[in-house]
Amino acid sequence: MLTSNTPFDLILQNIGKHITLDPTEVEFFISLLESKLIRRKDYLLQPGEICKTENFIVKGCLRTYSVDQDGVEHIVMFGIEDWWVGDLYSFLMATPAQYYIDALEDTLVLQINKQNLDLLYERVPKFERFFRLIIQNAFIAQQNRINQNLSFTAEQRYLEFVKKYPHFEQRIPQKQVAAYLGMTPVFLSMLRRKLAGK
Amino acid sequence: MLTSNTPFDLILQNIGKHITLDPTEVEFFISLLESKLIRRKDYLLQPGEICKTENFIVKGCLRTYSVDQDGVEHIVMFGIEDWWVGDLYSFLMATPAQYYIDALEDTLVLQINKQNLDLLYERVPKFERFFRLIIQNAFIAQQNRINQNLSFTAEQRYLEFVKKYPHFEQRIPQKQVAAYLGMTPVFLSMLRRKLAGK
DNA sequence: GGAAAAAATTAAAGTAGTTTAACAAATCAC
DNA sequence: GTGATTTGTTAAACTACTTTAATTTTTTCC
Repeated sequence: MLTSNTPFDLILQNIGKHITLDPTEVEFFISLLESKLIRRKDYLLQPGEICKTENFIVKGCLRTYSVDQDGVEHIVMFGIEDWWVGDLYSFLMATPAQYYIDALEDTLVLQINKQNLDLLYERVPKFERFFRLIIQNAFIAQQNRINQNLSFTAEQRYLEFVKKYPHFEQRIPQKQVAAYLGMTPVFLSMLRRKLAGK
Repeated sequence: MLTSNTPFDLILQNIGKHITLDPTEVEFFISLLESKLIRRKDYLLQPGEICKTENFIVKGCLRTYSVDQDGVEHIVMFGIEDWWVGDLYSFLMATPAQYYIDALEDTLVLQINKQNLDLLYERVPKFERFFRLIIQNAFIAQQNRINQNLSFTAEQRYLEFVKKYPHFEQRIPQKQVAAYLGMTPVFLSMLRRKLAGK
């Protein structure tokens, strides 16, 4: 089983980090998923739509972002392989989304809709624990980010980003990194030159 | 029951919003709590300590903050009545805390330690759901804050804060509001004068 | 493979927010 | 209640970051 290679290996491994499922539960869980391919530059979600699914990324890279009154994009999160992505508020409340989610690379996700997730909670309550743990981790990461946004200069934020996500730099265009870090692409370019010259 | 007035009413009501407990479960839950009074300006937690408890505020006001390399304080969250507060990472990982938590007013909290919380999850699995819901809401609020920190000017952030927490302004010194919003107290004072003159 | 589009770089001028410092007002603690 | 401490205000000088715009480099895609 460890060496098999189905589209579900990654998600089962992700779940296995937190809870243990028996084969029936695995099968039931998998039966609730749908897979979807999002091509580069296509949207998984746009503001005003209702976010119908939570999405586990099997392969690829997504970004969740908003666009301000001046048309500038601000990235709330990136998602890569092994991450869960969605507009949680829209999903839970069945309310119009406030974020765009689009693909920076061709991306394969496994989706679970609200009805199926509720069914899953009911039939396999262990998943309450699983999603509690997932969201606890996300909460902690976000709190760190808030703290750094308050405490750090643009340069410090950039250096921390590179340290924390060393592989992101090869993968994500610099202007997207700037939109995540809360600075302009021009300023990030200047920072990088300055840092390179050290 | 609705009109009784024990120290536990508020927390039971808080829980009742999300899950339903039978009397045995209520009693068991309450048996796991300890109450603690934190006097104004005293610490509930300091960096380097391990955060031993999650804390429900019955009365009063706490702030969670960090101090940067220049000695400037940055507030990650405020907590008032009916909120849960702690350094979640330190609590979960039994790792030295990175935040201070202190009291802006004399504050009464109900505390549950990790061992008791684990016991609670085991004996009353519904609490997995409860804390999942609590943290989901906290996650959504934080994501909003990140988005606003990226998208908004200092003025917009202040106006949103006042709109979202109208009662906080009477209760929390202006310099603390500034430390939460990511601006200097001097600048917030200037903003307020400008806005008042409109 | 090559034209077109998107991303990155550079420089210069501009601005939102900071810093410092001095004073005024409010709050605290005895 | 009052002196001491903390908080808030104002103004002026300063700076981290933005804006604009022109140029170069890289990537896309038919």
